[in-house]
Amino acid sequence: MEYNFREIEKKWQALWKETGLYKTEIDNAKPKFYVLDMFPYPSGAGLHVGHPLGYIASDIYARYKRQKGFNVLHPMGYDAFGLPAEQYAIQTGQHPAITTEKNVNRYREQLDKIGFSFDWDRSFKTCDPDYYKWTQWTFIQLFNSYYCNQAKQARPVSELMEAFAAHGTEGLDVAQTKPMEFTAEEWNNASEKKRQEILMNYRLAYLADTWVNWCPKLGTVLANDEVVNGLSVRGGFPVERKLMRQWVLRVSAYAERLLNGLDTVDWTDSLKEIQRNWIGRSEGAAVWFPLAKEGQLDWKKIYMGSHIEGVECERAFEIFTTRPDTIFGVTFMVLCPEHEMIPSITTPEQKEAVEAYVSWAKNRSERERQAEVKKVSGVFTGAFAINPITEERIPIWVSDYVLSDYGTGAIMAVPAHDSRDFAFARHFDLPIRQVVAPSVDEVSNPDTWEESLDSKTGVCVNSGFIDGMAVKDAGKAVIERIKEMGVGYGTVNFRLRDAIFSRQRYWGEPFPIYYEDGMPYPVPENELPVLLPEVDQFLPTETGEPPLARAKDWTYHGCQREYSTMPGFAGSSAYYLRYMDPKNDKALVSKEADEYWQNVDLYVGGAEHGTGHLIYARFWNKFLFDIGVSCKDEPFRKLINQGMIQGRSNFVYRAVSTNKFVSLNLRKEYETTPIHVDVNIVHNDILDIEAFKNWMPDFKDAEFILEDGQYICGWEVEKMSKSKYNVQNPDDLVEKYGADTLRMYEMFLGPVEMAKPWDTNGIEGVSRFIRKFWKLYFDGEGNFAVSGEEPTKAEWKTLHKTIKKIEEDNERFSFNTAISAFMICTNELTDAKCRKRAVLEPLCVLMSAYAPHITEELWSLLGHEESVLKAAYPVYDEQYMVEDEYLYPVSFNGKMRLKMSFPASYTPKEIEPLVLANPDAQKWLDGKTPKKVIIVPKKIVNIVF
RNA sequence: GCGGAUGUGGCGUAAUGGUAGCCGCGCCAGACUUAGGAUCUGGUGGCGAAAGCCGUGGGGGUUCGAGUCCCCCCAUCCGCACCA
Repeated sequence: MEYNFREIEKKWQALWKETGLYKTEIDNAKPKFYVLDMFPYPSGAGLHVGHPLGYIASDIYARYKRQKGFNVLHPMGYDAFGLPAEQYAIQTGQHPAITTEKNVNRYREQLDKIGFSFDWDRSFKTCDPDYYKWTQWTFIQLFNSYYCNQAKQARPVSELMEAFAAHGTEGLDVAQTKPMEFTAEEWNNASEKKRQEILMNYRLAYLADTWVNWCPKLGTVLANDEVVNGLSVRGGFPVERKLMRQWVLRVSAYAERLLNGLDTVDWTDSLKEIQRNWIGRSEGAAVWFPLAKEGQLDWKKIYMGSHIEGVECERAFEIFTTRPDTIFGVTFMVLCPEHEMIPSITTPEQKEAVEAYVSWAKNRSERERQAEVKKVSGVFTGAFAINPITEERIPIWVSDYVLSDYGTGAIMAVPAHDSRDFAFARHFDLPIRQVVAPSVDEVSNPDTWEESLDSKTGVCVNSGFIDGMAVKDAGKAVIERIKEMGVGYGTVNFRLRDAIFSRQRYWGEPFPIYYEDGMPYPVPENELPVLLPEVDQFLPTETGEPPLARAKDWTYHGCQREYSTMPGFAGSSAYYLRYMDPKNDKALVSKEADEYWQNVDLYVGGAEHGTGHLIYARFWNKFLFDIGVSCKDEPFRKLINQGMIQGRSNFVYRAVSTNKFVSLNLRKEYETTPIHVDVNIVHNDILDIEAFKNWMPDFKDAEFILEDGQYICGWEVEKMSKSKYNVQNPDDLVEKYGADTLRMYEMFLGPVEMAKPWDTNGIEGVSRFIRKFWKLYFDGEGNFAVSGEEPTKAEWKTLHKTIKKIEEDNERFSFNTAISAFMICTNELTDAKCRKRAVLEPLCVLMSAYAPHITEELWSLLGHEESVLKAAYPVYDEQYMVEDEYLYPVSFNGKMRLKMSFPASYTPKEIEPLVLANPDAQKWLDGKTPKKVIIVPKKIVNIVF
């Protein structure tokens, strides 16, 4: 029987579907294992060979774990809300739901051809109302929660209201937008509207006027991770800063837990590091610099008094610094252009200049600002602040090198020890004072410096009470002092920002929110989901409202609803929980399902989600953990980042202004221009000339200058894209070689984690191997002929070392080396003409995780009725791995000289005299006594003399 | 600038501190063929006729022994980037 992969694959795929082989249920008799892939966004282009790479790896692991006795949850779904479908809808008028449905079906078709073991009964799209109901539900829970810094967890807002009623903000330690102070009386007397405004300061999902990334071209606000170099990730359009009222998630409240949680998960160090950098924890101090008033000599007393009584607090600037040890080197202060105190402190003389600068800075696009980072700009306000430690008057400047959304938007400038302050001081001719030096005698005149001294080592100089102290101690001493004085405290700052959660777009989850008296209220939970309404056009209204404002009669009991929709990450943040219990209409996930499946044991996906999805999902899950929905604090226990598959483009070289094409190695002799050529008409870099002539009308009459009768193409690694003609479609490869070959070839390409160019050149080798493997089970006439004969010792050995190797490789996700082991095994068994059941049956089980179709066919030919998936992973036997004899390379002072064999049972003690007695060894020793003899069992003998 | 990773034949890659280059592609030779982009067999790091010598980006070090561990440098890729 010939290996007919087309028939075999079609037959088994149909049978798997029919019998529901991959259906998974809770089974308390078995340990669980949850294998998850990052679900795809179904784009119109379909899958290319890069997509299935991770899916194949996780599928192999999922199948392997099943055979190891685990109850494996291995689901798949679609991240279906998003910009591309909506952009397409704007252009064509076709409803995004229709486009999405079409793309999803195409994805499913492509995925089915590769033979994955997904439990499709658990599948969903994030745009399904049954699913987004729970996205909306979670949003309401966020809205109704605040973050308690003491308990380090989310708590119901109702508790906060009780606390306010009892004692106002007294003793409050919670995550908040701005510090607020009020008494119980003030709270109790406040109107409903006023109370709602106050609560907005604490909710985990809150509405706030925020400086946002506004993309005019897309007509929406974007999160920081959706903007790269001032351009939108989707579409590459410019982004501006804009002050807008937006929904925001208080992700920053979880910064510490998001950081600490990284120590408990099994992710790669590089990805953990990416997240640590993104969260960006900095230790330092907050210090209040009071505004100096004309004629106010006893400023300190006034300021101190003011602060303690909570009156006129705004007359001091709070700054954040990581270098409190340099406080004696402060020579000016800088505010960000957005700072709210600028108008009130600017002197009349400076008013015009400041206003001009502020308006210029605010209107600059993000891209411009980033492009001109090196350029110094700024303006003096005319006002002065007082350094609380030195009591010096320092000028207050405004500059856009101070960011509004980090720290407090105000800094103390220490030009001698910060490169940015240094550049600013030089540009505006402000004083520079050295307060740190490598040692006490290495103080110099900063006027002669070319750059600032940013090092955090050395001693303090010119620094009052910390003079002579080591920098690392001085910081602590300053913090102590400011605490005593009541002008500051030691604190920690995070780079992680709250996430803007509104999108002024159509194709996303509607907010379950309506407005009454200008304040937002959640829709009752029993009225969820709030369905996405129909609109006549997917565009903003004439008045600039988001598309949902076009929906007819879309109100909540006459109240206006929220018109923006949620961002892409909303739907992808808890999808892993929903797979555990996808049909539940009472809860996001039942207690039973959550407690059985816990969290994801293995998550496979690209590292490009490191600062987006993987942060949001962790945040979202920690919140669900706090409110008792999820039983695990971290959603993804182990994470594997599959490397990106790059394209490998082929080129032909056209001699300039001719229709002649010159083969790769002859092109030096001509002046040529390289032209991309479709990789599908090139085999092993040799051009199919006929196919090329037919490829495009232009090349119909092309002439070729060949080498050795062939046209050899050049190649380059580039991004995989249609315009470069280097896209490989998995369907074509399945059609040509079969799914099993594609699966194994993708794994054989190299380590899963490594980025690599797609190159079809090697697929023939894997295809040959699969056919050779098939032939193991058939005789010369092509009849299935597996015998019951007892294998020889060598055959047993081949089998058991393969079982062991595959198990080790599976466990460490080294699928490329595992395939090498399969090839070696197959070659050995072919050479031995071994066609014995005792060997071939277990081998079939090992291979089934990699090549499920061919093994399923062989397994049934072997007489089994159940799927090979249900077979147990074979146990290897150490006794077959012990050699009779070992070859010992003998080295003298590390140089190899001779090789000797010894029975495997010999101990190093027994080997030593035999080696030394060897005549050749004697020759090398030349009468000398060796200093030592090192014998590594089974490996080496090293004689040192 | 900060952080992370990687560097081995013509190519993809492999080597618990122990004979560097397994497995595959490509290439060379041969067999069977009317034919081969089929199949099978053998060879294939470099220099050398050979013995042998040299070889894992470069330079040091630890070790009896280093692709592997440590230090410095170079190159490439990725992430962050005015984060005080």
